[in-house]
Amino acid sequence: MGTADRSRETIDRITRAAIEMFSEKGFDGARIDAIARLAGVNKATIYYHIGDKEALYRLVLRIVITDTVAQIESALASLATPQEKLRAYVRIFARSAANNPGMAPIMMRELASGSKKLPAEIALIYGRTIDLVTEILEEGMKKGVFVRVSPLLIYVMVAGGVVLYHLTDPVRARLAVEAGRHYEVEESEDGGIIGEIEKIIMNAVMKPQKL
Amino acid sequence: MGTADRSRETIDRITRAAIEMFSEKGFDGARIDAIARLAGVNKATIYYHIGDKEALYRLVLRIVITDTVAQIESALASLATPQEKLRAYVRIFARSAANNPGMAPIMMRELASGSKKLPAEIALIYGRTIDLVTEILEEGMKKGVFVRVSPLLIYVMVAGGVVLYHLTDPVRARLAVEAGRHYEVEESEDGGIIGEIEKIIMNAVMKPQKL
DNA sequence: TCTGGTATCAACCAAATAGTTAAACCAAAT
DNA sequence: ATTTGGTTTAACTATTTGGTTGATACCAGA
Repeated sequence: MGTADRSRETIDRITRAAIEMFSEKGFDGARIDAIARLAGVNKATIYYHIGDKEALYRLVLRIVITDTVAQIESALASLATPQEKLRAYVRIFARSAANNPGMAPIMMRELASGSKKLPAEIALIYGRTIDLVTEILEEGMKKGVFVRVSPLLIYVMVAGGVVLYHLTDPVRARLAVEAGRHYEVEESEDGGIIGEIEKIIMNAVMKPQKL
Repeated sequence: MGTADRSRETIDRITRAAIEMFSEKGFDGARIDAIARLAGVNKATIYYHIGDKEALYRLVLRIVITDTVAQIESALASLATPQEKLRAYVRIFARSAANNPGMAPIMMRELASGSKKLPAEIALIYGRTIDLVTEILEEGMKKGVFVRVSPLLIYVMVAGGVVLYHLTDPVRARLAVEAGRHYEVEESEDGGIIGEIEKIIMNAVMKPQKL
């Protein structure tokens, strides 16, 4: 194993640990020492390979955002109709949020801080998530299958909905055990939660069918 | 002016400053000294009246959450049909997020941290925001005006959408000036952004009208 | 086996920051 | 005017924490 591979392995361990810590505690709450410990490396190794805390944080933002966008884009590539694409967008976004538990908290916190630490190039990539919805909806509106809606609002409702669903997980769990109040989605036969969100969104944008 | 009034004024100044700082920087990023300076009081005054940083933070959570819930509940009280109520819910929630700029960031960050610092009683009050949607939707479904949907999902899409809309404000502004990419809602004649969200949600839940 | 560069580490440091304390202050009641 | 209670303050402290450094381990090529 060459030294390059070893480096890559180390950097990987560091970024994984950083994603976990930043997502749980945020930039200010996360401790460099804790990240190092979790990654199983010495603190100085982080500074050697990556740089200071903010550089590490920017790296995490880059990874999380580019991954998400890449997943969505590749999933849409093969599809034809705007209906299929919109469904797929929702599905992939939701799945991606479920598989990368760090994504939602990290993005929300960064946005809540005014995106001050988000580098311009990455902001641009983030913008793609909105562009994609816009393209899909405009195509659908032009073809007359979708009603006139604001793409930005559809985006925030899909993304915000998926994210908030995951973020409220802990409170909802607490309310269930502490107060016996159960907040959960009663899973329908097909598709589970993701399918439900799909359904709601399609309902909202599809032009009503003549009966 | 009695000593009680003076206290109340001071506490008020402190909490206002705390809401601002906690919403901008989060619990770990906010500095007690900065809050004191912003409130125009000595740091020790905060400890005297309120307690340590976490007590102040809990107080802020209590204020932000109870205010929001109170506004929504009072607005719904006078309305009769589930359609009116759902519309009002969206409207008030959106308006409340617009008027209290601290609410969205503070709630999102706290949820992102697993709601660890949210006291049980306040979690319960927060749950009301979901209960209200549930009650409205169940009434509408029973009356046959709404399709079958998951109240929790409608809640996360409304709240998440409104919140994400506000949180993305800074990035969207940056993308406009830095990259010439404009992400904004083209305001329709009636109701502006809030009206648009209302429309989308009503579309999603209304049972299709026979033509 | 030696050597040179790369990677890792333990120990250290300076700055920042939450929290404390004892003194000063103020306003109302006597 | 004096006292008394609550209120505010400047100055201080203990600790945490991001970041550095010089020494050490590793490993590929000569």
